[in-house]
Amino acid sequence: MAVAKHAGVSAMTVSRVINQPGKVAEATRKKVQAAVDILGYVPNLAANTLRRERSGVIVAMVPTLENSVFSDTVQGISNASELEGCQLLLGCSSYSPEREEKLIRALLGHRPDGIILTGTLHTAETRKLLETASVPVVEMWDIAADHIDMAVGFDNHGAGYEITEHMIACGYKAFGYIATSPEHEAHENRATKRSNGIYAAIAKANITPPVRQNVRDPLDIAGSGKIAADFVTQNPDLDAIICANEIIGVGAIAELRNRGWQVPEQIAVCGIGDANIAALVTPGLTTVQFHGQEIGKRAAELLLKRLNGQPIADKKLNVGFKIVCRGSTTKAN
Amino acid sequence: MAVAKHAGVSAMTVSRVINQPGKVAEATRKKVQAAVDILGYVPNLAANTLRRERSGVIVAMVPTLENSVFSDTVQGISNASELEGCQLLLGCSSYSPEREEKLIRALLGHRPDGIILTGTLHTAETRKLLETASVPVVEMWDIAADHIDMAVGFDNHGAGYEITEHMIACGYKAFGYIATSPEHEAHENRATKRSNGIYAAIAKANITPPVRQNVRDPLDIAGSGKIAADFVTQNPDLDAIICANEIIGVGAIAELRNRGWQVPEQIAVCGIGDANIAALVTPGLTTVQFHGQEIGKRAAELLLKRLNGQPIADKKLNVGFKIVCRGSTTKAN
DNA sequence: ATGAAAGCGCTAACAG
DNA sequence: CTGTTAGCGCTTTCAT
Repeated sequence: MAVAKHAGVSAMTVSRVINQPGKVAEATRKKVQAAVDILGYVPNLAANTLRRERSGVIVAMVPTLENSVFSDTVQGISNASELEGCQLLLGCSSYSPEREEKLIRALLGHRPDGIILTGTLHTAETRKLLETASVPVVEMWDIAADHIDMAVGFDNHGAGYEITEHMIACGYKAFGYIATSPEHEAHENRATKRSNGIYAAIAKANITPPVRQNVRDPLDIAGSGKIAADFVTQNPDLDAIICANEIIGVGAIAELRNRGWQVPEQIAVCGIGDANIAALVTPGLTTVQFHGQEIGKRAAELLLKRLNGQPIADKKLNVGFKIVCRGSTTKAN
Repeated sequence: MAVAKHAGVSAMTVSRVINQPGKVAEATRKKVQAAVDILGYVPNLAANTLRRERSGVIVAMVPTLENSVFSDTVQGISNASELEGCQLLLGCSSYSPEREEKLIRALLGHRPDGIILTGTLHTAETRKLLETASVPVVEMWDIAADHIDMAVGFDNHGAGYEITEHMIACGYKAFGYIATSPEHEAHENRATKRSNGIYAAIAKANITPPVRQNVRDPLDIAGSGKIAADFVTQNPDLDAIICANEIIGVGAIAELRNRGWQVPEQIAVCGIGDANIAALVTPGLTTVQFHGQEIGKRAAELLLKRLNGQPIADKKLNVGFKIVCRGSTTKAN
């Protein structure tokens, strides 16, 4: 090793200067440090990982970064893990469990100390891989009866249920539901759960089940808005539409107003999810607010606690959600 | 190695089955593959990296993921690098060159095959580290005279210059400039370049230099909006404000309208940058559109080309920008 | 307080 | 087509 030679010591001493400087004589330490600085030596963590069976790397798997809730989540993970000196290896699954499996297989090769996944929908092979690797796992963005290991999220069924309850309390009775496609729901059971929550609240209230319309791309604001506006035009008896996410909700508000509809007087709109755009359209979108960055932070903290051998009081963390009432619906009385 | 034993072959044969299956007899290959599947074997890439001096990892360094231009950029990098089977190690510098240096030092330990940085402002130590590591580098989001290695971006001075030129062509003469703070500009020379472009265009037109007002947090929509609206109120002679970014611009439009101002009749607003919110406020924000995802994609492609030993026609890629005219300004004639 | 030996898992280079 | 040897850079263990 160049540094050792330069400083006239053994490789072991260099290693000590870097990892346990206290155990090295002051003079030696200085000599080695000087060599490190001059040569711009950066310890090879691949060798380290190999030897210590600890990589200092955490894997984060999200569906996409195009939706700000997930980029916020990653930011939260990044912030928290950096505090503990862990690096972040990122995977984007594009909402596909198969792609997720492929990515996890590749990422596991780097021997991450922990893995943070989005959601609870994974292939059987993914579960097997994770178990074989016996790596700590946190599932984010949903709370279910059964988790691979740990979890940080909230009740997605409840989110759909409560926003619908809120709409009903506002006095709306004739609902349209602008959903993502069944194909999307098949790959994203959080969406299914929210849908079910919506239907459940409506059933509970003994109201006519909502007329459903699917959008194509659940992240396309303009396209979803057009579909929603067409739908409203074709269903003149509705007094409110519930949108499966905030992108659709915002698109719907914008396009409806473009076409001369009054929101909420003629048609109320609510969404699920609260990217900053939801507060900025006119009128603002009534919606369910999630806490993306906090979910990420908590997930990373939970994982890091485990890695540091700290006791974990609860492996399942419910961070909740919040109904945010804005101008796109009348206030509940 | 467990797999080798299980299949009754040597470790080398297992390695060949995984990396060059063509060079192994059909029967052997099947036997080994079966053992791999049963045992859920995942090759240790740390050992691989150590031996081959190639990690299959790319580092991406962005200031933050809270701004969608950078999460889009990371998405672009992720998409492109996944095609080549490279994994993404992510760093968030929080706009601090010192933090960037610290992160790069840590990340270099993983022996990335390439590094993608945001901007051209790096500490001397960072440059030294990168040079010593002799790792390919792409700098994104700006084109300068001199780059560490490769670059994908656009002319930031030009962006400020052209949007201002556009405003002048619209007939505006009395400008306010809502800028990020000098401290921010000190850490983000792209902001400085855009500012300079704005001033240059105004000087060229022989118009009174703009009155400048700084915001505190350049990513805080509501706070920036209030500051901008107060500023407009206190400077009644202005006919237009130029905002240093689209967050400020959107906040300004929302808050000005809240306070009863007519945009653009009483005060026009333009911004720089085009997150989806810019198109969604009423009126839409006239702004300079950048191509975050494309910048990321191109940066990764450039890097991967280099890694694959392909010839690189131009190490400096200018992806340009686009003036997008919306309702917050009158149309230029 | 420091060093020497060994081995983590993998593959390049060379047998056979 | 398959196996053997050696070594990538580091740290654990044991000696000094």
